[in-house]
Amino acid sequence: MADNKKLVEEITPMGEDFARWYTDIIKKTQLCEYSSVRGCMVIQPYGYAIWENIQKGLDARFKKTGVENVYMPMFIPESLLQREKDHVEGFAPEVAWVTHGGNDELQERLCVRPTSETLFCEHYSNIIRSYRDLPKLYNQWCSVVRWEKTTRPFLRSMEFLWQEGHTAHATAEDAQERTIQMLNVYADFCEKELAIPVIKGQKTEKEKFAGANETYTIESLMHDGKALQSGTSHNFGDGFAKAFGIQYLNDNNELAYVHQTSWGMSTRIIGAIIMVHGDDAGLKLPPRIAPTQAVIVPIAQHKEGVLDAAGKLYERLSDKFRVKLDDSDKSPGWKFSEYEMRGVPVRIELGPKDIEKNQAVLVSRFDRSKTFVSLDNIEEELSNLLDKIQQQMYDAALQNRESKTSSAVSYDEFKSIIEEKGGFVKAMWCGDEECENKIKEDTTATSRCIPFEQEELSDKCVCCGKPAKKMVYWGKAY
RNA sequence: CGGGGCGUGGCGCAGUUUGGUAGCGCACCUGGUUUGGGACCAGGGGGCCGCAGGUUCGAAUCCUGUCGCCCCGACCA
Repeated sequence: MADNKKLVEEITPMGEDFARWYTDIIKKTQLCEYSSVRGCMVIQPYGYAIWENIQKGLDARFKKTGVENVYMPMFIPESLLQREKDHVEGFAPEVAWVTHGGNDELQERLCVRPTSETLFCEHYSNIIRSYRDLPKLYNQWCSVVRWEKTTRPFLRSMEFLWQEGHTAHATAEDAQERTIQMLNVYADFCEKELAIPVIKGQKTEKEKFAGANETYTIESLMHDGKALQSGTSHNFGDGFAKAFGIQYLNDNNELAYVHQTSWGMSTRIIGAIIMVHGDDAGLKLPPRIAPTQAVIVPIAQHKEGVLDAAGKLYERLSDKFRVKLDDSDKSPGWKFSEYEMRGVPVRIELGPKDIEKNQAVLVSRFDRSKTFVSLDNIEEELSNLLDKIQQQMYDAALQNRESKTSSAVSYDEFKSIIEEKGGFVKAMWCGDEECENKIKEDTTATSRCIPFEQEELSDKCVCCGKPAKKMVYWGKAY
């Protein structure tokens, strides 16, 4: 049975109400739960297992480029946060303050880190003396707190998990190289592991990070046509170094400021996985990060030999794959729907008929296609199927993005596409922030990025008609 | 922070208009029959009706206040 019948009644169909579909899936698959603190979520085992796999994949990639992990305090003294002007202004409205220790009021308020630039800077100013100390390539896995006005699970919570990399370099060139290198790491990770195609580019002045010289981003497109900033990499130049006095002696015995970068990816990316790949039956997890890659469902498990055979198959496969055997007394139909909803890439059905024929049935979550495979080479068949699903998911996501990407030359055309079709709209821009503001006011769409891959759609700004400088991706965003 | 909606067993809801023994579906537990797309029968456990005041013989229901959550906007990973 491979029709599109809705099997799980509790999930609101995407087409009916996308926001509700999103929260239904999260609740039904137990990725996270609301907590008693507004805007803070309990990440449940299934959700956390996805995060752990994301961590593993990213961490390995970071380390391959020479990055080391550290841990910084979660509190930042107010005076330290104040050091870099743009940075404070950007974050001040959304920081949480600690004012008391026990019953005593603190002499200086402590902010709960919304991000740790200032802490890394202070530390770097203490440990960097010579060009021989450079570069410093640090990363930390932690949570940060931002007092958000409105929140949504994974997409925007008041406390969220992430990694933040902070590097210090001798030269501007080294810093720029690192900034782009890490952007590429993110892009590679998203595309290869998460099967999410991304647009790489630079943020406009208006959209860049507080305190950065340049912000680079990878942007992905959700199923409902809204964009999601999926990872960012910033080049700070020597701005923070000057504010924090991070100086070193170069090989000419001259005092110089370091050049810094920072880059981050958060649990928000789990929201992207849900909204890029999911369908009305539930989650679809890319095999490379799925906590369970294949679930074995025994059929007629009360019958002689079935559970034995299923147990043996489990033992065999668990050497090579993340596999689960569900021998609970739920009906097979229930299990089929359940694991489909949870996005497990492959279901392995094993019943009396199969055992008789020395075979098993592999069913793909991607398209519900079934293949009967011999138990003799099931490892190979499963491995091939997982690879195939990974590729199919990427292709489908790319195709969806392409079909929701338009170009606009006139402003009327631009507005009607944003309003009626949504998605990414490529259009020329004069470089003036006024036009970004006007577009946002007229359409609620924002500039997503100035893509590295430029096209010359026309020579005039789509908004004001003045000479265009860059092609920009525009869209409504999360 | 504006606009809207909602708080009743774990979840989803009915009951509130017109005050009078707290109900339904799912989930959960026990036993049995089932098992290739969310099985069936029987029995069972579980609720300060968000919180605080008030009106009343009597409040889930009426009044006042308060807190929280969700959705839509402005701000943000």
